[in-house]
Formats: sequence, structure tokens, C-alpha cells
Amino acid sequence: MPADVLATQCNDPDFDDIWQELVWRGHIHVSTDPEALREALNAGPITYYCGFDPTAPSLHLGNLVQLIVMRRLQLAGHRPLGLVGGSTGLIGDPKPTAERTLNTKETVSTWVGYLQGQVSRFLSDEGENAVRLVNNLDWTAPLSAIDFLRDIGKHYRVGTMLKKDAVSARLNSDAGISYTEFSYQILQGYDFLELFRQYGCVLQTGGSDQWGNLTSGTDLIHRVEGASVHAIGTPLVTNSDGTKFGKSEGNAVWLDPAMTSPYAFYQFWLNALDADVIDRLKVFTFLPRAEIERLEKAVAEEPYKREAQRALALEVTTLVHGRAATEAAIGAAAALFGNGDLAATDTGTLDAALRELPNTTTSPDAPIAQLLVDTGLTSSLSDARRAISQGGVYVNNDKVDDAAATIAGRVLPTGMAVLRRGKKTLAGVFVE
RNA sequence: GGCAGGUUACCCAAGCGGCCAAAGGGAUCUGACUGUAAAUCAGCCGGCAUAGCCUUCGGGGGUUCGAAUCCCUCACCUGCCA
Repeated sequence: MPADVLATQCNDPDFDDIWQELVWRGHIHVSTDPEALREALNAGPITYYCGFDPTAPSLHLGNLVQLIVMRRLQLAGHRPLGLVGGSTGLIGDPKPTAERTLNTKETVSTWVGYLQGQVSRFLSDEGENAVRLVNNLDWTAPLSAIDFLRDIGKHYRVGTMLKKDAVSARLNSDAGISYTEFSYQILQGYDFLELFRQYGCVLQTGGSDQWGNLTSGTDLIHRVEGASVHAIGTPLVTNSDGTKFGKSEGNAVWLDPAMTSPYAFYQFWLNALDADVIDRLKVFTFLPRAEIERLEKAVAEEPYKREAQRALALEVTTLVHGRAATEAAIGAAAALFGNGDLAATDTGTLDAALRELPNTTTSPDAPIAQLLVDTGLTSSLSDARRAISQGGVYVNNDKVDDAAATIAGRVLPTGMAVLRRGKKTLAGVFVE
């Protein structure tokens, strides 16, 4: 995220304190002693951390929630530690359903670099409370297995470990759990202890599905250092229609523009359900309460205008991809979804719009079914033919009714064509 | 180490010698309706040169005219016993 976007962010001064704002925005699902935590947050700057494991080359929307919570705390004057899990990423936290496949050390190491770059863009690196990036590999790599078992393992009771949801869910499933993943909670607990010792870190934030891992740390610190530290578990973001949040067409929405284009990212938010959009605005934007409440009214009174969705898409896309990319995404959407005639659309505008989409360059007589495959609109020729025969494919807004049709005669004079599957899945075709 | 059970398409899950590209449910996808909604209804839902053919039911081998289904073996998972 560009620095100019960071600079515009602030917490809503309408709230008494950061805690009240976090509660209003729905960021607190569980926490350790709320009164004590609120007091600590108001007593002066504290150091807090949140960890991100390199299980993919990019962070996704679930991680974005955490980044935003971190940023809100930073804006309130607190000191963030952005942890990218070079060691925990080698182990993998237990998923509820199945054992993870281990990635190679080289892969994880590469991903650590990518994630560090992403984390640092969302937090300010200036001033008293500049973000500090840490990597748990720094303190776990030098640790021998014997020291680990003697110094850390001795503080953990297996009975307690077995009761953690993440572990018991797996034990009750037919997937079982490996000793490796079972140990994960100890590693994360040790991270908190290490950061407490090195930086005086007294708060860890994370998704509520991480609660067992968060308390692993607070318990360990209590036992070893006799100190009471805090944890916040944020609610999992869910869709009101029961589908999984953060998936677009079944695929994860990534923060890396090479993996999810800014156009697709913008569209994802624009398509937020009425029932969800206000919650999304609270969680994912820095818009003040008064503005969000105004948008809430707009949704209730004039839902068809989708003003809240537009605001949400604008805000979050700008947050993640910056102003220029967001404007390009909006421009593309306007050109492609506008009710104007495509042939009448300015060439430069259309060209720019098509380049925001998945696109391909082809010969003048290419079969349309093949173009659907080339642009990723369908996964196979069979799927493409099926889509066409179901009446779901359009070239420049004209329905294609023959599965064997070619693009010939359907291209705009400029050599461009808009390929569409269904109502809103688009791709660009350049003929040469 | 012993005994028992399991591994099916994106997920869950039937099938237990031919009628199986493989029931059913969910998800995705398409159409109608609409707000580039939701809900609902309908269709589709392995691949390809699409009235046909090819590849799939953990891996490999075998029996058989014919195997997801039977046998052997390897891998992994689960439970019980030690």
C-alpha cells in the first residue's frame, strides 16, 4: 500500500478509546480480561504482535482483517510487531479437517520474503511506534530439541493441549493428527514468550480459530514469567448466505495483484451482499462510524443503488492496491458494465479496460470455445461448449449460439472483443 | 509388533464382477427473475475430434470375456491390543 494511503488513515475520534472502536467494528470475538486489556491500552503505548504463517506465496483476505486490526492499534499509538512465521510455517497449524502437506524449506523461505513485504506495506514504519518485522526462525532455529523439550515442553500439560479445539477436532476426525501439528501450539506459545522477553510484547491478536494458540502463549508467559499478558481473538468473517468468506468463484482472494487482479479484487467487494456490506465496512475500512451509519441507511432505503458496496470496493481496493490501480479497476468496470455501446466506447478506455481483465491475443478466426479456455473463463473445451450451449456466452454483448462458432466477424473494428461468460465474468480478446 | 476397518470425482458419500463416467447431498457454473443482488425455480456438473471414443474409483501387479467391485503387494489413515 502506498504511503499516501497510510497517511490518510485514522481512527474515529468519536469513540472514547481504541477498545470501544474495536468492539463497535466487531473485531473482538474473545479476549483475555477485557477490563484489564482496555486499561492497558489506555495507559500508554504497549507492544503487540500478530503472526502470519507462510503457507502460500501471498496473504489473503483473512489475513487482511488481522493487518487492519494491527493498523488500528498502531494508529492508537501502540507498537506493532509483524511476525512472519519462518519456523511455524515449516510445521503448519492444524486445520480442522486434514493434515497439511509440508512445503520445502526453500519454498517457505521464499514465501517468508513475500509475506514480509506485504505485512510491512500495511503498517507505518515511521515514528516512535514504527512496525518491526520479526521472524520466529531467528529464535527457534538455534534451539536444540533437548533444550526445547526441557525449557519449553516441561511447561505444557498434554491434557490441556488435547483439549484445544484445533487438536480435539482432529482427534475426533478420521484424519487424526501428527505429532508435528500437535506441537504447533507450543511453538506459537514460545513465540509470544520470546517477544515478551525481547520487546516487552504484552498482546497478541489473531483469528478466533487461533484462540488455542493465543492462550498457549499467555499461559506460558504466566507460568514462566509470572506476568499477565493479553490476547484478542477476532471473529471469523462469514457470509450471511452460508458460503465461505474470501472466496471468489471458489478461489481465494489474494492480496498479491499478480494472483488476484485489482479488477477482480474490486469486483469481489462490489458484489458484497446487502446483508453483509455494513459489517464489511466496519471491519475492512477506516471510514468513520457516522459515514458507515449513513451508508447503512442507504442500503435500507435504496439498495439498488449499491452505494455501500461501491464505497466498500473503493476503500478496500485503495487500501490494498493504491489509488491508481483502483481507478483503473473502476474505469474498466464502467466501460464494460456501462449500458453504452461497446463500439462507441473510446478505444483507449476499452483497451485499458480489457487489460485489467484476463486477456489473450489471437488470430481473427479463432474458435470462441478455445478463447474461453485461453482466458480462463472455462476450464476446458467441454466446459466452454457447455457454457455456449446453455446460452451463457457473449462476444461484445451478442449471445453466441453455436458451440463451434469462431470469433470472425464479431470483433470490433479496433481488433478488440469483450468475451463474457454469464452475467459478469469477463475477459479481453485482442485480434491481430 | 498383533488384530480389525478404511482410502471413490471440488467436498461429503453410495456402489461391492457386466445395466458405472460411477446414486444422493453440498459447492461451483448456466438460464429465468433482478440491483453486475439475495431468495426461489430449472438445467449443467471427468476429458476429447461429443449419436462415438478416451482416462478415472490410493500406487503397482494379478484373476476374468469383462473389475471401483475378487486376489496379491506397497503406501497412507483410523481404532483396539501389546
